[in-house]
Amino acid sequence: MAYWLIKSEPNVWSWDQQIKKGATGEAWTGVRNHTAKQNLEAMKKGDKAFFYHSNEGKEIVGIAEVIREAYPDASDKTGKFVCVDVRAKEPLPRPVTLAEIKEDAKLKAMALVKYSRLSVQPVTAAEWEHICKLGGMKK
DNA sequence: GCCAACGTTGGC
DNA sequence: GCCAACGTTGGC
Repeated sequence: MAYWLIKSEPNVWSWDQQIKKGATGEAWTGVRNHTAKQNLEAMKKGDKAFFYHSNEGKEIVGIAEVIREAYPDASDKTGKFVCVDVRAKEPLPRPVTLAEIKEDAKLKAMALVKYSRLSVQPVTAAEWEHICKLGGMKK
């Protein structure tokens, strides 16, 4: 089981929209960056990912689950990039903001802080658990 | 194959 | 709206 963080601008694709998709999930398309692409390809069915709102909010709002592994992104005409399907798993009782992450000694080394432009990034197990705790998750 | 110019992302 | 970071493009 691996952990990830996926970013979306809420005015393009928000957590609320993701929730409405329910168990069917939604294709996570639009990645046009090779580092992010490699991360997408490394995702396995059942992996969990934090859902982060960039620009507006700048906070982790929920937990998504990978339900389909990497396949060609239909929205990419060049055929080079891939997407995965994700579904909303559960919202965080309390969103964890970027400001909090930056202030937290355990989290300030996160890719989210260091490589702010990367839209799909790995999260370590320690980071995952800590953010869950901050977000008010029971476990 | 190097590197400058340019475009995009995203925080502030 | 500005700017820093970084990826991509194109001339040589």
